[in-house]
Amino acid sequence: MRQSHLFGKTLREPPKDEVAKNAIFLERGGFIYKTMAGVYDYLPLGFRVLEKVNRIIREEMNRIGGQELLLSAFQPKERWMKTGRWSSLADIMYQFRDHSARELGLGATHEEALAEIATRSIFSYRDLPLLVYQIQTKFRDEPRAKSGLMRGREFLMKDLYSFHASESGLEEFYWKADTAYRKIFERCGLQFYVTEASGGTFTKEFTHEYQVLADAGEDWTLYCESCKYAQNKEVSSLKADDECPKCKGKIQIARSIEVGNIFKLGTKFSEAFGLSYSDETGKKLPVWMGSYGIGPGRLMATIVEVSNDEKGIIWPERVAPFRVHLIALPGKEEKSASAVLKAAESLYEGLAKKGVEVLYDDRTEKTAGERFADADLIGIPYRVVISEKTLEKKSVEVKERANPQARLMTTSACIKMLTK
RNA sequence: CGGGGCGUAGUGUAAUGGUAGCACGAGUCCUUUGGGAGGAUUUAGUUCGAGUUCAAAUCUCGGCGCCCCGACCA
Repeated sequence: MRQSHLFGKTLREPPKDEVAKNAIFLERGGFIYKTMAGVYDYLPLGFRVLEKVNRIIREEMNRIGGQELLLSAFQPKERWMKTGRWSSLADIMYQFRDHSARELGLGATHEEALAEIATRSIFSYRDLPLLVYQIQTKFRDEPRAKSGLMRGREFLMKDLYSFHASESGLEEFYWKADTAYRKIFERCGLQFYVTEASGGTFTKEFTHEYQVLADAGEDWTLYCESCKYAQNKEVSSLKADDECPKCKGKIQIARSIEVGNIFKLGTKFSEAFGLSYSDETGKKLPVWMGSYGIGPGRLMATIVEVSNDEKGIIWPERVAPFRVHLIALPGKEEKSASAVLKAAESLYEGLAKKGVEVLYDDRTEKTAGERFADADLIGIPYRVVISEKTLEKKSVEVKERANPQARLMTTSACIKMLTK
């Protein structure tokens, strides 16, 4: 990608109405655009990161047997009347009438939808378990959208729904989902705690939340650094400096961001929709359900919250919008300037040919300082500079965003290193 | 939803009740090029409505919007 053609420009100043780092850096860097409070558009840079995150999620969901689908955001009222959530979620669900006065809503979650659809597909124990997921836009009329992408009124959610013949089948899968979730967050470069949390109205059991310690978070996590035991403050009787109930270590408390949760739903939804199956003896039994959520946008924002410096974002390699930021600095002398540009073009082509994602800063009318500042802000892992200076030494300069030390190396060594 | 703060150009900021200005950005041209460069030129703004006043960005009331704290968060 040539930066001169990139849709979305960087801003020199932080937007005055944003405090959260994720909002400041993502807006300044041209990753996102704010349409309304809690409603953000993903520009090409941001969309690339989002798709990297989504790819990781998809791979791990597919690995545990998930089938991807895509459900509608539009929801008929009748469906929600079956569980009583048309009224119990009325505060948070967008509900309205269309031109013919029919009552509709926008999906805030999709248990009802899938429970209904599954009645056409699940009849026998042979049809179970069933694992389906989507990455889809949710709408929630949040009383207070906040902190950039952290809490939005329109946001993406990966929601997986599982269907099982028995409670033990649900239990078994629940922990498989847990393993998949851990892998997802690890691959996104995050350190996290798995907390025991409230089951809300569904279950008296604990559910589990994946919490990343960060000041921008809305939750408080009580955690033990040595054995990683953790609880959400909402449900915990622990307090700071207590002894860890598992390993006798010291309990600490910190703000945290909930990047995912897993939830046993039991049979509430299947009963509401008549979702049952026949077991081996022909007996009809209700299906056991679970739901498992991750907010990819919030995940992206969380990465920014925990991986940045005063100059900008430091993307972990696996979610970075590009792997390499190539900057050509043509000098004043025409002959060497064209040599620099030629070398940069050829390195750009060379890397592209090997499948390396390169953002090529070909904006030669900008000053070096401005382009370096943009590179720091955007946060691509490897910065490669080609200039008269480096060409004299028959080399290019490579610098990692996370490491201030720049290195000179030959073009072929550079290509070799970046294609690894 | 309660409390607080704030709304001036794309961004950031000025303007005792009296001509809306500056910087950056963006566009064109020229000169520049290793940490946000310089010149010429162009572009673009008072959140909306009502009121007070000879006169409102400025004062009053209301709406809308944005941010923060809290409540809320299947």
